[in-house]
Amino acid sequence: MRTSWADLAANSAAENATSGSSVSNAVAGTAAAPTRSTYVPPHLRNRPPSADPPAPAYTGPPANDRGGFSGSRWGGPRNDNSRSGPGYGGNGGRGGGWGSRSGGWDGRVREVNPFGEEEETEQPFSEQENSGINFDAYEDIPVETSGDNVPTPVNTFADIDLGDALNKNIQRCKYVKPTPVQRHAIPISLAGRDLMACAQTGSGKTAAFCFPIISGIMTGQPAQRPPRGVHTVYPLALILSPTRELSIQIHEEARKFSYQTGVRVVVAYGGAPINQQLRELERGVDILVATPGRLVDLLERARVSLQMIRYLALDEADRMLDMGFEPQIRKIVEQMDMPPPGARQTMLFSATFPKEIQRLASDFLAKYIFLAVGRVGSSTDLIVQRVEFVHESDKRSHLMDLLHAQRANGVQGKQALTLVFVETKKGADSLEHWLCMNGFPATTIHGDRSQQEREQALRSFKSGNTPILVATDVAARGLDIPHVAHVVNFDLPNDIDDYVHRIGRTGRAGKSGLATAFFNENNSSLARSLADLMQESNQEVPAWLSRYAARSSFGGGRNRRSGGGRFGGRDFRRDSSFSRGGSDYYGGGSSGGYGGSSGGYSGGGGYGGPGMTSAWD
DNA sequence: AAAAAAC
Repeated sequence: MRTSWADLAANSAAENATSGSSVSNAVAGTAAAPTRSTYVPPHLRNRPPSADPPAPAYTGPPANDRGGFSGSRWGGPRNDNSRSGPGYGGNGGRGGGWGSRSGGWDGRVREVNPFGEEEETEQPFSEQENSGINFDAYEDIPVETSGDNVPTPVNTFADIDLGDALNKNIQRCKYVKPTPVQRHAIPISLAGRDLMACAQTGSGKTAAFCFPIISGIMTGQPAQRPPRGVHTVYPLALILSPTRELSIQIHEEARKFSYQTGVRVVVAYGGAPINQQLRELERGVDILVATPGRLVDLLERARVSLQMIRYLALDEADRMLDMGFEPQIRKIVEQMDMPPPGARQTMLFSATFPKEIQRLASDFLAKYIFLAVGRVGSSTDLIVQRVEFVHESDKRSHLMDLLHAQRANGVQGKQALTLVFVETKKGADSLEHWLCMNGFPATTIHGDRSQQEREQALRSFKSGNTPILVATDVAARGLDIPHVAHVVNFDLPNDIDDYVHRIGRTGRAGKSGLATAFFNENNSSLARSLADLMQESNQEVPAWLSRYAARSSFGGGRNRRSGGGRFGGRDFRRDSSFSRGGSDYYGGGSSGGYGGSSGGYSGGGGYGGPGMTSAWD
């Protein structure tokens, strides 16, 4: 295989040179070759030597999604190859791509530049949050780690060897230095350790798990993907998220990070035609980003096998393991063909991590490290939280007042975006309608809308076309929408963690934001936890809310945050009630100090002191 | 009780 690599690379270079097109001059081999001469990018591995230049399998654009395929998509007898070859190219890569512009088959390996000048209604990438991360806001963020032999955090990307291709993408993303969660999580992942991480989205979480996965796939052993059903593909990494839009977003980011690395990222989610997704999968997949339902479908159809999975990442992990999702996740992780904990690397990320969920999650992990990074841009001074007492019947007019005031304030430049959360799908529709009737351009996103409508609504909101988005909790988590100036909790959620996620849609990347909540007697069960949370984040707590809180706390306050303080969670293994019996969770782990004499993470040597163990018991 | 997630 190695011998053909030079030819392939030369071929690729030649193709590249003669393509003369502005669409994309991406051929992965050229990027990776200088420093890693022995490295064969995944998409070129196991390529049948006789197969290039890859012949177009069909000559016209696809009929559309209804058709599926006629005949072989692959120029050659690929599956024959798989039996005798040094490795099955489950990850094809031989196919070409559909140029996004022309919609036509271009007949060669192409990678659309995700940073590129493709016609897009969105603003240039450089104007998005990534270039404008307010790093000052990241100073003095408390960090807590626990577990065995915690790897030393890094201070710069240069401190980590992620490889040239990845480093180039980091530059393209205009990332200057790693965020706190990245400083800690990336070395942990690169060391091969399992990880449970609490960190607000918008703090660079996606990159924190994508970088090590991409790097690991590039530098790891070439995959020997086993032969199986003709159509089965074998991703090496799986990233699960609880909503379709979040999966789409993760996919978009991961594509930027993996540009010209040869690592292929594919997304699969429900509500969209499956044929197109199958087509993408068959072109090869190293990293699969998916929502659970569609993935189960693909697994049951045997179109995807998880037996080659080396990396598993759950985004919004606490949501993924709550009552509605847990059975599906267990099915995917435990009852299909995924390698067990220890045989794969597992990373769980969320901004909130209730103890009960941590206990469930520990089934998926082996000797993991717990990492908590103080909240960035949420529940901090960066978001001004207001709570107003508004009777149910007054909510609409009160919202109107807010919107009018906002309009009067005259936000210069970019139209300020307002995200309004409601409890129900019907409520979302009716509020949207009412807003539109009253002269406020609004749209809505919720689970009763078609996927097309959902994505359209999000686009329209992001672009400022409809600067008001009425949403259910589908939009509460993870979505990175730049320029959301105001989050209105028209209906408060019942769970304080949901509140944390919702208001986290503003104040992204260290910028400031405003969150207004409409509170009334229906929300009394939330009073205590809301008051506590606001207090913790130095917000002004109205006296009437404190009175509500005092009243409702007699009931016990099931809703109270146990972690408290600066984190979305605390390692449940440190809670004595969980550690009785077997101490198999931790065998003399270390405790990274925050505010302790270890000097935080600056020295890097502050971890691993066995003396700290007793502090847990 | 609602929301989300496959067809």
